[in-house]
Amino acid sequence: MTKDASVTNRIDPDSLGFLTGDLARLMRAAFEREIDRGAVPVTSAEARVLAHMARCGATRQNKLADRLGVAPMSLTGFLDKLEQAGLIARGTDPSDRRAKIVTLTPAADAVLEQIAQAGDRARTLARRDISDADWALFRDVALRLRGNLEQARRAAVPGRGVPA
Amino acid sequence: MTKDASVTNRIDPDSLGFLTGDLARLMRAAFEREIDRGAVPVTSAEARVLAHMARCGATRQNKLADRLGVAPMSLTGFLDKLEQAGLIARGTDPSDRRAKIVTLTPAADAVLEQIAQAGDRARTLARRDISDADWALFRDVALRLRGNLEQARRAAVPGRGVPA
DNA sequence: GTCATTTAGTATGTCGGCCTTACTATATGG
DNA sequence: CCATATAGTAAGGCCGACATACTAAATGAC
Repeated sequence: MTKDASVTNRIDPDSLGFLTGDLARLMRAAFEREIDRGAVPVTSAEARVLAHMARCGATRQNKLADRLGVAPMSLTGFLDKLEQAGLIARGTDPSDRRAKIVTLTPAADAVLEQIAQAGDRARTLARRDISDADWALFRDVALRLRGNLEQARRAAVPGRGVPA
Repeated sequence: MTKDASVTNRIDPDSLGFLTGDLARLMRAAFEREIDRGAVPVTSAEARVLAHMARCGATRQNKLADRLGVAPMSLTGFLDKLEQAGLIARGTDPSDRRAKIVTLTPAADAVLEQIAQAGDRARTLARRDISDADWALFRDVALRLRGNLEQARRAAVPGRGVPA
């Protein structure tokens, strides 16, 4: 077997890194097609912000950024647009005047329902011919992979644990 | 139960769309940390192009773009950089002077090995405490999800199947 | 009480990953 | 022969992220 053959056989275009990238890119495209069809006025990342806010209620921005795993500035950009669309509101934190509390507005209810429906349709496309049992195990492993990767990310961030 | 409670309980920040986005974002970050550590001279998307080329050998650009699921112009950008880095070469297709055949250069061997090693390390972080059996089923379901989504994408592209 | 240090949020600039439109050169088929 | 389609690309743009540096506010050691 030549060296060339051994090198090219070793790399796997379906390894975890590439496979998760494919899944995300294709799921996002499917979701965006459904968002367009339903005229939902948010992007997929903005939808994710709203989904997390719906789950955790009124929250400080820094906590929400941490929960989403993005830099505070990234969240600020998303919130600017969502505030402009009338879907969230920012208020001051009486216990710390630097901090801001973000909340969903009543207008967000309808959009959240649209997002949920778009997600349902995209997931239905993806899940075709996959049993409930396989699906449950897939989700379980995916959640554990995410947890492991989230831990690795926190360990890699400067200023955490051992001083930089 | 109030209406507000029912709406916010319905949306799931861990539904497939958001979950795959999280996995991709975190895997990409882990892979990029390993690429940086190993001084690998490519981005994650460029690595993916090389991985697919390694698998399918000398190929026309339009076929490679199709295999990667990106627009021809997107692939052109990646190939420009890889060519500039000396990792791929473009040649003419004698059977069609419009078409170009892309091949890996000998210099790509070492980079492919580095990419494979970076991917191994990232995957090891992610897989911690996940059994071989669970892993195998996860991969199987992920590949099927990708296949389903790829089919849905092809069906949605204008000019395919039923005329637009 | 003072002040060095830290933190919350943001302005600005940048990068990577993609896309669309429009173009030239070439191929195809009626 | 020529209308139509295709391969690859130039140009411009969008989205999702980040880093640095800044202001305002909080904290804690002394």
